Amino acid sequence: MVVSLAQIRQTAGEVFTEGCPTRVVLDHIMSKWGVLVLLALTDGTHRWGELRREVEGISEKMLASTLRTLEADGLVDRTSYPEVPPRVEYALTDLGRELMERMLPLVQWVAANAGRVIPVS
Amino acid sequence: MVVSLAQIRQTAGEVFTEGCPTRVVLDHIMSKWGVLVLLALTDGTHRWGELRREVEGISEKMLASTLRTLEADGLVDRTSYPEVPPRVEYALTDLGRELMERMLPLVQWVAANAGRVIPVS
DNA sequence: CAGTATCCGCGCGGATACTG
DNA sequence: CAGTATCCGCGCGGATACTG
Repeated sequence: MVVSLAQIRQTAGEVFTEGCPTRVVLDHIMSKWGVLVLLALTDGTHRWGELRREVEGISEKMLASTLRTLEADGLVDRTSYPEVPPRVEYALTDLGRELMERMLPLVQWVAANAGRVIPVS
Repeated sequence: MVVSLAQIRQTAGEVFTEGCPTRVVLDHIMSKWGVLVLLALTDGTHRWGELRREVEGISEKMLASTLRTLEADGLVDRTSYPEVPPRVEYALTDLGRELMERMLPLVQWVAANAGRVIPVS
């Protein structure tokens, strides 16, 4: 038996209304840097400098702002240790891990099919 | 047995390298309007005007440009009928449907948890 | 109806310098 | 080390008018 996409979509709720919370959160996590930062944190805790290096091309400003947004959304945890020099670690929250369980299959599929989607010129 | 997110992430490939095809496609489908247009097409074929109305807040320019990008990516099919007045229909391709099978669980989860993620102020 | 053409503002996001 | 502050360009994306 085949379940149609339309049936599944029913349960997605009203994403098309402007300003609805779902749209706001989608904008955060589906943003260019949002995805990459979340992805980087998927294999565990990372320090600021590690994220800066791992997420290639991100600027300090964007890393800071992305992390603050994801933290406010409750998806990322920030832990700062009172040491000199300072050490700050970022990790997914439980909510963040739930999210990534759904996001990873999507990213995997894209990674596997990117060559098919955009023909190699 | 619990499979760690890190293990799953392995198979996602190198998403962190700048300019890699995966990043490009992710940027298309994870963009604000990309997601919403793909979502609108998930319950079947739609005409231009229907999409304009269903995806609330999208401008003509952005709808046109989003549709052209997704069409070039091979995710959306454009069929124009030689009638007066003209009729043009948009639908997901097989590739697009494969993608949405992975995207819908993510969107559903966000829709279900948006209230939790951003506390109602 | 299904777009294109043109104009234009603003804010995203980069670069650089600086700090607790 | 982990950021913040400041400046600034450009292109995303909206608004409006027009067309096959």
